[in-house]
Amino acid sequence: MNERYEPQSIETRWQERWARAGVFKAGRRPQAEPRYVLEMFPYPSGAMHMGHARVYTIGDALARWLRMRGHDVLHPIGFDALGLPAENAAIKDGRHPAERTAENIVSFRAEMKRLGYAFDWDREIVTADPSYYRWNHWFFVKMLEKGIVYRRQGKANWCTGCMTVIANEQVVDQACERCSSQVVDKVIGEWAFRITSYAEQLLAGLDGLTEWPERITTMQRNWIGKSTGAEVDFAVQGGAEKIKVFTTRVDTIFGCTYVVLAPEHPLTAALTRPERRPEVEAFVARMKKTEAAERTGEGAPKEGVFTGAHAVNPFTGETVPVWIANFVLAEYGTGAVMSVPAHDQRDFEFARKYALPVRTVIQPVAGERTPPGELLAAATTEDGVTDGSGAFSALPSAQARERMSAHAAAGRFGGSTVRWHLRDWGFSRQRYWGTPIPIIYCETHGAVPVPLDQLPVTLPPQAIITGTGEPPLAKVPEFVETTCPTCGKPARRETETMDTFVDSAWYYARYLSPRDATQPFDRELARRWLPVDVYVGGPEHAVMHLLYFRFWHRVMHELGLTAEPEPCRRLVTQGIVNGPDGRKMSKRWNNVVAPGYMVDRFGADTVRLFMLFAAPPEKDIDWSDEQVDGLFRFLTRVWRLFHGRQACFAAPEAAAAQASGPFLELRRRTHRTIKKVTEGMQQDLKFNTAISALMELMNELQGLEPNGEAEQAAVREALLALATLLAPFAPHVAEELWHEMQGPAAADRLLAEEPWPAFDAALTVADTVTIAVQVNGKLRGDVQVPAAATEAEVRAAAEAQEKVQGYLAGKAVKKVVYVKGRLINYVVAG
RNA sequence: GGGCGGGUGGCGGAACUGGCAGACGCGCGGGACUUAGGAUCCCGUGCCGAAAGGCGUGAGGGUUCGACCCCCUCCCCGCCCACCA
Repeated sequence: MNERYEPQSIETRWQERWARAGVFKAGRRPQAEPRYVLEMFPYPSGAMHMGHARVYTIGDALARWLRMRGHDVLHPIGFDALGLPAENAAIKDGRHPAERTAENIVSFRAEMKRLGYAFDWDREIVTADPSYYRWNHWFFVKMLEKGIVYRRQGKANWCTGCMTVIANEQVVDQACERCSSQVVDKVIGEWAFRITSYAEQLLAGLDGLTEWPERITTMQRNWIGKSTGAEVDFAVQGGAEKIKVFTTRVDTIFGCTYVVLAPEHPLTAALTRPERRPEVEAFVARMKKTEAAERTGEGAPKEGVFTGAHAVNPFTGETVPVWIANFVLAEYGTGAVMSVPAHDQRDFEFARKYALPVRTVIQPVAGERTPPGELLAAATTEDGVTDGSGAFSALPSAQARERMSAHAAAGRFGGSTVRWHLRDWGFSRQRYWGTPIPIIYCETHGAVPVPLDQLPVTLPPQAIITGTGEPPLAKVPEFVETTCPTCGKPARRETETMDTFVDSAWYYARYLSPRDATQPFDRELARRWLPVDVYVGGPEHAVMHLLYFRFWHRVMHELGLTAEPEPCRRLVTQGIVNGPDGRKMSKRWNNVVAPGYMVDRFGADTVRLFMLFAAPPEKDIDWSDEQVDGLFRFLTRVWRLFHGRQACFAAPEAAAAQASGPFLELRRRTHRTIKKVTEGMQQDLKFNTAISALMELMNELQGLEPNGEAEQAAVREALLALATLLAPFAPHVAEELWHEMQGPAAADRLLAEEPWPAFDAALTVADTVTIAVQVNGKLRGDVQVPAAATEAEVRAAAEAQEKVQGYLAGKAVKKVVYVKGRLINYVVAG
């Protein structure tokens, strides 16, 4: 055994051994309970960074642990290779994305192997491979048949940087989520998934996801954005048109003093009276020119113009003016609102600005009455009791809403309705590096899906990538020109490609049978492995990938491919790895630390331990060279410890039972450590405290010099536990030390698949306990008593202490609280 | 504005179900070994205090024999959403 810990000299060796033995292949234990551990697959547009090292280390520790617990573990990896970022990066350095991506994948694979990740590499998938994306085609065709895919014409989000349409989920503050360029509206045709038909299911399904972080389910809930309210038609005075408004507060309708349309509302032009036309047109034109963020941002001042038209409130028969204003969004609700300035803050501000009447119609359930509109300083937006609302007066808001909705429905001028924030997922991309959309346009037959037996539609290698906005595939005649599958006449292929999020929506299922040429994945295997047991990834995917992923799984479930409607049981969202300065690692701050460089310096085990020890998985961490030094030092100490105790390796196991004194304490520590690490992993992935328990065990071992068989056996037991418990976290050094201990007898075994140790419950409880002694809740001493001591014995021992006596002397003891094994508290007078 | 997290030593973080706050690591101080130490080992390390002791989990209040933990009021930080009618 080498005296010095040199990770470089052992890590590669064990990686090769594991690979040769195939220990990480899934399906090797058909009798065992299966576990599917998945980390979000990487997007190889650049090199592997610390964030990747963190996710995969977390997943890997878990997968390795589950394997040792006896499970049949599926822990696959692949590459999310298609998509805009890869294409943009390739354009930037003038290379073909296929070439660049392939290079990046080679480097990722090497780095991952160097970190010792227990992946089943036989199952690796690359989404850019036609054998993968042909199943995107397959799903597209199936979904087209079912009406889940459709072509629509309309305003779409156009990213001015990526020169393509992007999905709603990819727009952040009017900018592109990827490249931060401005996003503008563009009228264009696009393909979309009818995810909105699944809104109700996707929302309801969240209730069952009890092992997802609440913040993620909340974000999804908000994004789906169910809002229950009412629609009410306001007839335009002197015209045939009706203005349909959406409100969640129909109980306030008697307080409606005007109606507002969005500038883009289709009725705007028709309603405007001739004398108001110039002003209205100027306003609308100005709004169209103003950037959306500026126009509708919360800070933007409310602005509007009167159309000259009036509409009739069907509840009151009253006539109210119709305005156009910047704060009403065309795409939400009906693009028109009934304004109730007394009970909506936006309406209130607008009414004050343009001197419109304010009428109070809701009174608080208890307390002071709300003053009349003229005297209000702000809107009162809480529910209350209706007032001045005709036949609907004196009703609690909720009840008023019900009755008023029913009234509107009965009179056929409205009724209750549900609105969603979620929109359909537009997935057309006017770019090259994506899955071609398998559609052929025929003059006679229109848009014809490519028949299943003619799939895949392969991405032509020679596309000219310009990023100019016109689909690059349109410039490849050999690709575009084809014949209609229905009539055989000349026809043209669709030149748009699919959003990358299509690839990642179902990849986890492809891992089940990655080379299957007849179906997207094997249903029988799906029954065994799905849903995913634990999914690890970044919280930034809360409303993009994770929503599409759930949507797609439901579609697969409907297609009869999966048994369960949800794709994954437990979600773990890991925090960011910041630079040593606490700022996000970035070239800009010059604080990037490359995982490969750290593996070179300290070995994979140290890097892995850092990732797990720094903080619980969900917290952000700062890279710290000092902490890394500390963890390397820990492994060095472990190494030396084993080296110095080689004499114990052969001690007979049974002799440990004879150990006494500090060596019995050591045995207790050993079993408590097994218990702590096991339970920590089971409950909450408490890697950080698990590792700290191993450090404690090591510290205790370091102070002991065993003599004789019994003591040596106790040490042997502790060393064996230490090596075994370390295996999920620092697998290489654990494997090496374990083999050193086991000797040639275990030469053909591997710790990676040895059983996880069990603890002896009898040894996890101490025979002596320290009881804290309190007087009036303040700590005044402690006593050592046998664990089995009775309350009377503990009292006697406590009261025998001089110091305690000092606090009790001359005082009347009113009460004694005794908590077994923990403390005794004397409550005294004065 | 809404939602969700969070606030504990110099730092990262521990703390069972309301029961000895600060495990473990880093850093720091002291010592040993050494030609040397940025290697290694040992000891110490919440704050104030010479000590006795007192004070301490963002602030203030409450419940309790006992509160980082439960309740109320407030402050601050992070993330997500946001003129959503």
